[in-house]
Amino acid sequence: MNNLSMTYRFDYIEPYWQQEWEKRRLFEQADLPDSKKPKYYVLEMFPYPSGQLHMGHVRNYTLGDVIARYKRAQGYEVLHPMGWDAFGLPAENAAKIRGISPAKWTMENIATMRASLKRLGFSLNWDKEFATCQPQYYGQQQKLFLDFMKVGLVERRESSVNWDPVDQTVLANEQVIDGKGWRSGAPVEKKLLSQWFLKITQYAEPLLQGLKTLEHWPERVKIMQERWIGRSEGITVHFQLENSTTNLPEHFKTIDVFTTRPDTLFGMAFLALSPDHPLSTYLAASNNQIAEFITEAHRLGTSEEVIEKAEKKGIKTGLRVLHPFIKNKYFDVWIANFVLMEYGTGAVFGCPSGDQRDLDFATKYNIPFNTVIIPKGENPETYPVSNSPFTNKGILINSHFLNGLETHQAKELIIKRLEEIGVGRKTVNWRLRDWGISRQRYWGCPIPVIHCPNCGIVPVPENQLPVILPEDVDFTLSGNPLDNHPTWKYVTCPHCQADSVRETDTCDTFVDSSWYFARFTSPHYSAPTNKSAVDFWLPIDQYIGGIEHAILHLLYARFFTRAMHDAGHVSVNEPFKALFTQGMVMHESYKDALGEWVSPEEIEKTPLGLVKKGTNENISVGRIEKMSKSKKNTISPSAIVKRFGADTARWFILSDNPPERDMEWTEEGVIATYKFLQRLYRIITKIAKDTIANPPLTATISEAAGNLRRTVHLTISSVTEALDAFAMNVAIARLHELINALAEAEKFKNEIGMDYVRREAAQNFVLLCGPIIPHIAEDLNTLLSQNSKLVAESAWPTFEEKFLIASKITIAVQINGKLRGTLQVKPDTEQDTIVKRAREEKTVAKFLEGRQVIKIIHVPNKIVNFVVRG
RNA sequence: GCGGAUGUGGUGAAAUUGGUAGACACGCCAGACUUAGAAUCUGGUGGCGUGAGUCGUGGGGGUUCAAGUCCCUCCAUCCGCACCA
Repeated sequence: MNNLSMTYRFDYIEPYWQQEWEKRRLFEQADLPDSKKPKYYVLEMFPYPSGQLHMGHVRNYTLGDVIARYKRAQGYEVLHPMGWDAFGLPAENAAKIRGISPAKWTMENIATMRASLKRLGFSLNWDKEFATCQPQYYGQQQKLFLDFMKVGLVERRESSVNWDPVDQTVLANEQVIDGKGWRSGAPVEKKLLSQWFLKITQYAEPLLQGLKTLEHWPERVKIMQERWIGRSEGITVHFQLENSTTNLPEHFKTIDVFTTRPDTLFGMAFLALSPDHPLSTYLAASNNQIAEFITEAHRLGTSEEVIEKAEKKGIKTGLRVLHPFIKNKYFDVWIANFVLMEYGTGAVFGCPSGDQRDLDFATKYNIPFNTVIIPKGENPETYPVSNSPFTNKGILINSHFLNGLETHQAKELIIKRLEEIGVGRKTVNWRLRDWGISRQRYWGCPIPVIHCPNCGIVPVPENQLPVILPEDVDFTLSGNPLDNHPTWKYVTCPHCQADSVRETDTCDTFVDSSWYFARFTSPHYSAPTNKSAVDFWLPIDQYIGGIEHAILHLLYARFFTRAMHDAGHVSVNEPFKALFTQGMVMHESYKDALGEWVSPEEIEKTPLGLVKKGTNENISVGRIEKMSKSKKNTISPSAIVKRFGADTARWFILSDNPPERDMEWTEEGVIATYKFLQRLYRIITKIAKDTIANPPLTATISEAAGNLRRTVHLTISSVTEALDAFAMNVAIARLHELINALAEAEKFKNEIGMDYVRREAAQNFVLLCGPIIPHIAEDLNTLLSQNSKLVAESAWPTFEEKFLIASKITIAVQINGKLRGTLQVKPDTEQDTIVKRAREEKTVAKFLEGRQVIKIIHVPNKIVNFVVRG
């Protein structure tokens, strides 16, 4: 493959067309365009400027570009912007390791990646570009933050965080590996810190309900969000402590327990508190054993594997609670390691008959219990007393006034009774937590707040926005550089002029990406949004990105949109009308004899198998995995573009798989695509040379010409349909068919009408290819077109029904549903004629011989089926 | 454990309302051109069978004239969430 032929010189032609598009400003528009065209906003998730584009980006942006170009051709005013999710830890790490300022590092990366994107020929509106690390952007974000503060969506409260004592910073859960900080390796501590929260829980219900309106979202993303929001209906029961425990503070004398299964209340065997429950903490203060138990429980960690294996453990507190309905019936209050403080009320009542954990716990500590629920239809007398609990809905037994009722009836009744006697109230519980956005880091959006010893928390006055990140910071010290900055953090209070301190926390970078799509509609405006522009463009008609953002980014963005709506910044409630989640780009992975990963570039194919270049060491082929630096199985997009061109990369990345599925990047595939595009170029070039631009169309054309014209119109129809369905792979298959038909048609080039039809076919083909391989399309278009319009300015081809009709069609002949032959007939041939002709077929006649035809089923233009007996 | 997908040739995959399974492509085989290779072009390519045929969309069952498609059931793989009360 050293000798790849090259009739089409992409290496200078692609940049030529890219400049041409730019010159004509084809992809730009005003914030509020004055055209009368309907709008279409297509957006791909903007990249983090790591420095290099990867194949995932190429797939993502190619998909978006196909849609953008296709919609533009269909007459839409298309907004297709690009920007940079530019804040984040890697820039700070670069600063620490290499002494480059985060800003410089980031802007250099952006420059590299912007050039790569441009080289791929994406039809982006670069006029609207911004990076989230620019004060013009994050200043407006600070404005939003203050607006959210005004409407009560911001709260400062203590929260327990993962604290790296060496790096002096908060770690996200993902950055804690085996209980240790991912960078420092130091054991992570739990620490209570004052943190800023956005009250996303206020929007739990609308965010849940809103999912139902998102018809064009993948079902699984909606289900993931639904489960994440986690609405559950139940009741909070107030358990009274035994009267004798008088030495407790008043508010501890009732323990609230949230349950979705109040029907099993008569099966209660114990009450268990979370180790983090306020009462547990209170008791620990005066009881060493309890304190020790709690410490032990914390040490266990919260990772999944640990939880999986962890034994249910508990300790008695010595307290007892009274059953709400059974007089003088008391239950021990335990502190148990399996009760989560984060969910419900941090306390549960244990019902071993209906819950596996409760049963495990009761068995371990010999706690007696009743069976209260059994499957419907079972005999209460003979149903085996639980060695495994029955956790489904069933029939209540041993439950006083609930006996014999089904779960849903029992629930209803007991909730009513509990409410009547005032020891419970119906509650909706959510799994969704408020969003802690404080990060003790430099490279993020400063939270625009000042701490004044007199006035408390004071928002930075709007006329002092943006609060700009200082550039003279020291990354050699540990902790947050903003906190260590000598002057930036000290200010005077805007109210009372007292010496005050700036908030040194910055925003979680997910905040930056929660509203960028709105900012794109007016990126230079003096407020977060320009209402007329944002209302014109939103919602986004098509959003495209990876499934990894199914929950966090997409949920935060939905929340922000609603919050911005309520603060008067946008009019929509849901930002993304349609969402498409693309699959990953995978590649084979390779290992050497020592088991070390080896990159594809270091490998050579030999007759004896794969070996390492230079050393001839044997290489074993591993699994096909997601491209990643750690597995060294990445392929650099720029290397591919350099060698094969942008159009090759674009076509290949779309051609093999449905876009929502994972795809494997293979060298063979790229080379095959490259060869195909060369062939395509040769075939169309030849047609351009051979045919005359505008011959008179004769009244009747030959059959071959008619067939070709039919293929063209079928292709227009099917490619359009495929693109609408996001089936780029199918669209490409249809384009293959058309080019094959064009190659075939050369044999009939002298037949009547062929000259004209071939040229027309080639012109249509070029337009249909435009969204996928825009450079080749432009180039070929200049050979075929009679006007100076570029493909990027041309309308999408339309097909005519009359040309879709075939002169002959094939009918399948079945006997008892089995194919026994085919017939060539004119369309809409009568059943009688078809049956007669079918009976004349040799094989059909053979199978019908001596058998009685009971029934004939005829589906016009498709099949005829003889139902026979014998 | 809960939830969601997916399962079709050697490979990636197509397949309106159920209506000729495997479109299109990769790979492979054969041939042409070539000193040779590369590139290109032509033809072939689901399994079994010399053949007529026959089997075939994860397994089993069902509905139907007809099932990849609808129903029941089982299996496998992948993904997400997970001590959620």
